Amino acid sequence: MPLYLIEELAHDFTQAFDLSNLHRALQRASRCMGFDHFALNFDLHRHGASPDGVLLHDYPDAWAQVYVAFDLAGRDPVRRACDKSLTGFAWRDLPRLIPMTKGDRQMLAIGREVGLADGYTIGRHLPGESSGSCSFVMRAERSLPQGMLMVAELIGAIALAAARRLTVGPTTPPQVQFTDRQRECVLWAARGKTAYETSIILGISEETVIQHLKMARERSALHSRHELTTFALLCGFIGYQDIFPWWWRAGRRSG
Amino acid sequence: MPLYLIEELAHDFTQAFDLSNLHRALQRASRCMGFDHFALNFDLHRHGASPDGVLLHDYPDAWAQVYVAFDLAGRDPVRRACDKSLTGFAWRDLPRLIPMTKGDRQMLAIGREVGLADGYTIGRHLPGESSGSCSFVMRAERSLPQGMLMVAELIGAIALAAARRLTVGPTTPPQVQFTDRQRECVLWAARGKTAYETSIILGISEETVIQHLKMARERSALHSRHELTTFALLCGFIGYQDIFPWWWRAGRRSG
DNA sequence: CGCAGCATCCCCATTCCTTGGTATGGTCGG
DNA sequence: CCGACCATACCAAGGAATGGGGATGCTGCG
Repeated sequence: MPLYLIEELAHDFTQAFDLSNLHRALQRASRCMGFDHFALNFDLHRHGASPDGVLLHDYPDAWAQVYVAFDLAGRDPVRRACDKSLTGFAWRDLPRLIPMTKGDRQMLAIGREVGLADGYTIGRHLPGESSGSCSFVMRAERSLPQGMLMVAELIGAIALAAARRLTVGPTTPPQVQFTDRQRECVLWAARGKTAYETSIILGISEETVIQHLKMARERSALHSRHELTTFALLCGFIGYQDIFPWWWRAGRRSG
Repeated sequence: MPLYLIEELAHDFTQAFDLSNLHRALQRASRCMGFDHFALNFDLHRHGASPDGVLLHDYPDAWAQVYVAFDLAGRDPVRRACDKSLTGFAWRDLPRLIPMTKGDRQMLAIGREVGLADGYTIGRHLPGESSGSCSFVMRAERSLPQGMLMVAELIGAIALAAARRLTVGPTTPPQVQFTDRQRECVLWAARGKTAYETSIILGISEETVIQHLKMARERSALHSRHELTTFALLCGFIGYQDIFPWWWRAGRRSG
């Protein structure tokens, strides 16, 4: 596929002015690239925002029904792997990205039964704003079009950008910001320290630590410390390396 | 530029085994695509500790000195725009992505003076782990090679993936394994549910939920739920895309 | 069969977190 | 100078998590 054809496909996406346009563009693009199905989901990281995010796909009905009925989204290994790869990935490479449980393998097997054999998924994340993924899928007995994966990479990103444009609109959503002290307290909380321990570490009163965490929760409209630490990670206020340094020192690099 | 040539360039990156390889590959790729300069930075999300991120570039010396001396990285509008775009962007489009301050415009002007006219930047984020950007830049009096931007998009992403590989090492799944039930309880905990709420959702006793979380903590040698949910995210047992849609949908405790 | 692992259930004491308040002093910009 | 924001500190009540016990039944494997 020459580049100009990609640009032509891309044009469909940049011109899409609603979700049904986007759906059609995805369908056309996936066929052009030699895929059988597509799926795109896109979520904003803020409450009170436009209803429920975006979910577009042309998967077999059987699969869609099972997926929704059993809340399979929560255990979908493909979506989990999006957090672990900067580039797109083939589903057969999932075990290299994340630990697969018995349930995960079972889920992929059911997918194959209804006609979703292998797929290529492109994930994107904007800290503090949104995340999404776009998959192009082959039906049973067909393998991925190797020569098209880079094209899929481009088209997937363009489709996600279109989904974002249609969801977010022209105005960028307001970002939650923490003060330095709040971030510090959240960091120590994520490290598993109690408010009392944190107060010793920072040299302030326990009540003050509680207060900072309280303010941080209010700002992000969250009600528990678990959500707060997770939210801070998602926004990039703190990082895994701050919390589990041993993971990089002993667990991976040297090993 | 045909696709096979892209794959050849990509090969340079996947074979790079240290940063000087990566530097050479970037230099070659940027020339092939018709750009004059490149810059790549890759940062792990962490605070306080010595920054051990990657910064590779072949910018003019004058610019590099100013950039480092005044710590311009912290206020670089190009980097800020990386948080606001799912695809690459031309520097001339910055005002469409972010509000530009006087200082921002000044900074770009200084860049032009030392020979950095316009550029195309590709940004990537992995939640909790890292952020990076890769820019391909034209010197003064030359405009961006429009036909090459999609190629740059691909090459930039591949370069960032290589930088990540060289920085964080192989991303091998951990030795710890959760059972499916444990993972489910951790997921709902990460979604902000209490043990009691989770017990209702899963249709089991509250004590059982507590037990599953207790076992999960023991397996990962952690002592708090904060660490547990964070650890599960780090390992890929649960994903951000599984958590946040829930927060913003119906069913949150606050209503 | 026996044993390990898993999922399920129960109790209790202690500690910690959340939520609702109030209050002082410092800093920075309009 | 005033208002907005930040960091600091305190109190009280109710709810939730942690860590220590113990228990049953099922499955898969050698």
